[in-house]
Amino acid sequence: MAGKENLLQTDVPFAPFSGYQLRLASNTMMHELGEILRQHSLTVVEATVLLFVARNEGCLQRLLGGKLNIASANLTPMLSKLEKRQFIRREPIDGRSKGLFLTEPGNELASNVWKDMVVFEKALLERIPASLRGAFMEALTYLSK
Amino acid sequence: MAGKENLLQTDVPFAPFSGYQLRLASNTMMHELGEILRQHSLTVVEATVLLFVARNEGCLQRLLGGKLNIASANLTPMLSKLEKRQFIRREPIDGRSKGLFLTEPGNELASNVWKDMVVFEKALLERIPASLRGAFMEALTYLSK
DNA sequence: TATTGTTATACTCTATAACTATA
DNA sequence: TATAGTTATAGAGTATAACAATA
Repeated sequence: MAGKENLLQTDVPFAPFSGYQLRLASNTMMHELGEILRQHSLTVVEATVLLFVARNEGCLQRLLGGKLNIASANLTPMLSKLEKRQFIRREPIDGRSKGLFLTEPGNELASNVWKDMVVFEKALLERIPASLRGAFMEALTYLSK
Repeated sequence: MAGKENLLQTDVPFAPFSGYQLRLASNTMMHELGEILRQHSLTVVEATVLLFVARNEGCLQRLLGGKLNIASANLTPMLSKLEKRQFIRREPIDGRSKGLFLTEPGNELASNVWKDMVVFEKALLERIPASLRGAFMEALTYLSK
């Protein structure tokens, strides 16, 4: 409890709630990651799509959408944009399915994005005292659906 | 590490990252809280505004916006909506400042919202093994700006 | 001149419904 | 008939710039 007790006496009544702190932490993190990825002219979601395709060459859009929780209606224009920028290719598998592949520039970009994310993750964790990190990461896994 | 190790071998390469898990947890939580508050026809942000005003009767809009990180340009239409629904009043303090107050129905609503949030927070924490809760909550405080 | 609040606008992310063409 | 992908649209949340009125 190192000097954070003042959260309990605040004009923000829900400040002590873990739900509120969780949202603040996530928003801060997403904003910072967004700034980093903006250097590649990518949104966070676009970056995750690139990394997923890099790990799952040839996968169908619906697998991508399912694993990353992106509705297909939102995936279509995003993939079109990435295809127009020559980072991915959509190859017909059969008449209605399409496999996703990275182009060479897409692979290069995904590699750089991955490096940035690894650095970011390391820095994020290092803000937390080492003695709390393990419990923090394990606790998080109980909160996702 | 109770049975979550499989996160490390996944087709989602960033699944082990705390940043990703943080976002998943926050999104899940916000969605669930949103469902609860929808029963009061309130968004999460509107609910936090009501609770802030309840705790800070007479406060200026700029204090509210500053503490809850809501840009004044976005606060104005939201407060107009809450005023139209008769939950708050805006009283002129001087020619350019306005104090925020809850109406009687607004007070009633804020009270019910608060009860719901307390219940929700309790249930949220209880998803996490008791031995991890303290470290989790403390760790979160290091991640907000 | 700086501050409080407003208006207008736009962009990201997400959500839903209707549609096509295929299996 | 169910599935993969598309199109159109709408809402919530957030961001910026220009503005009026006042301190």
